[in-house]
Amino acid sequence: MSNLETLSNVFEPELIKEMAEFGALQQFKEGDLIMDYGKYIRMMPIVLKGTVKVYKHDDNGNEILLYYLSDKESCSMAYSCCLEAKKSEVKAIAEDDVELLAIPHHKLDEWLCKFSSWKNYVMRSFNERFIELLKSIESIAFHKLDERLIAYLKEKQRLSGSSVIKASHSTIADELATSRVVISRLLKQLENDKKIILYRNEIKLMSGLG
Amino acid sequence: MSNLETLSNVFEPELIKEMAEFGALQQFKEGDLIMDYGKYIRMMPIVLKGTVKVYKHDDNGNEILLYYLSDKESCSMAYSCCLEAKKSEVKAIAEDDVELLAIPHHKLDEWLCKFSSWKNYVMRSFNERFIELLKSIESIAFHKLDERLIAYLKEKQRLSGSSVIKASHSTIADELATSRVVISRLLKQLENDKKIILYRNEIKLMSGLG
DNA sequence: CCTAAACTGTAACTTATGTAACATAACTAT
DNA sequence: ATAGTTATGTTACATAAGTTACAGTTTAGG
Repeated sequence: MSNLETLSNVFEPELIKEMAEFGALQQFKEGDLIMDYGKYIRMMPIVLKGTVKVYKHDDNGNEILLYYLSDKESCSMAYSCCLEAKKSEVKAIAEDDVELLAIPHHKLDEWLCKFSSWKNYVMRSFNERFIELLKSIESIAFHKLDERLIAYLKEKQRLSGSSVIKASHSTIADELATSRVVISRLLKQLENDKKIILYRNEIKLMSGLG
Repeated sequence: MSNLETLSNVFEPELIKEMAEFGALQQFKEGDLIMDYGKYIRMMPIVLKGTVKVYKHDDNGNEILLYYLSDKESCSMAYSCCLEAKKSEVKAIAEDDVELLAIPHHKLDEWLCKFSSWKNYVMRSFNERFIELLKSIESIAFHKLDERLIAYLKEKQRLSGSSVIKASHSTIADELATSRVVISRLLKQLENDKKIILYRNEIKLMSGLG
């Protein structure tokens, strides 16, 4: 339960106690499928450790990365879904080793009125998800692929804390919903501009990236 | 207050009474600015009459239509924003004559625990907004402009109840975040395919649109 | 009625992105 | 070491979309 204690500066002690009692700790390994399209959502996850990638797809097999969840963040889409027993619109994959606290849906409702720290957390969480989705829309609608690629690399850098990104061109292409050839082309351009250096499965970001 | 009564099959009578007491009825004419980027949000709107268009922009003057609000719908982004006195990420324009019920932020919180019909409404509202934003992302990320244009025209048809859309090419271009020339080109193509007929400021949708 | 503004049509061109094909390099497992 | 798999580089081409320019038409306002 040690990781639960990281929540103690967010929630009141009484709530932490209930979380420990009713929440379920779940472990995932890198690449594990945490939630899939069309599955019923019965709990709301709070990320205790690691990073979760959240995707959206369509009926034609296209898929795009929406945002990351880490560090005490939560997917409030899950919240509003599971109150009505809806199916998931998104997919969630463990970016690295992940630990989640899964809150069962009947507690969500109960805590909302019982603990103001919970209500504040949930509302902040809703707001953060909206902002992330809006950022995603802004990126796709207004920015060209080269800019989106740079933003993607910098986000990876921020999350991992390292300026060496471990990813293949084809993985990046999948997350940006384009093709591998296009990503290779743009990466090579960035390398020619001295903004990155390319290795197999690794991209080193230089200070000039922007 | 007659329009408030349309809410009576959604909320319990006691809540309706409080809504009448603390909510503010607001009228807007077609084209009026209801909410602008960067403004502080102090109330949550419920649409009683008409349709509201919600936009997102970026720092370079680009702008795109996110979704419409009508008929007892609400922008739950406003909800989560005004609890923390955030600035608006979006702009809202009256598509036609609009009547809103504006709920002051201190009541939002109070009602959440007091009226379960309110809590359910708010949660459903959050979910609907998420779904709309995801649809928006799907449209922009995975569909080409001709498909998005058709979807746009059909949505207008659904909202207005008429198969004659009143809009200029340049308005459509703005809402889809592209240029007028491109829209004219695609519309002409649709006309050649007998899917629409073009008039000045009007587009007639034919049954073959899809 | 006349002029300015708004709306539409269209051509010619540029650029971004998608796609197919193929070569080579590097890693993995036996 | 070898064979198979994965990753990357590169060319050539197709298409969608953005841009510029200009002409003709309709509408609105004085």
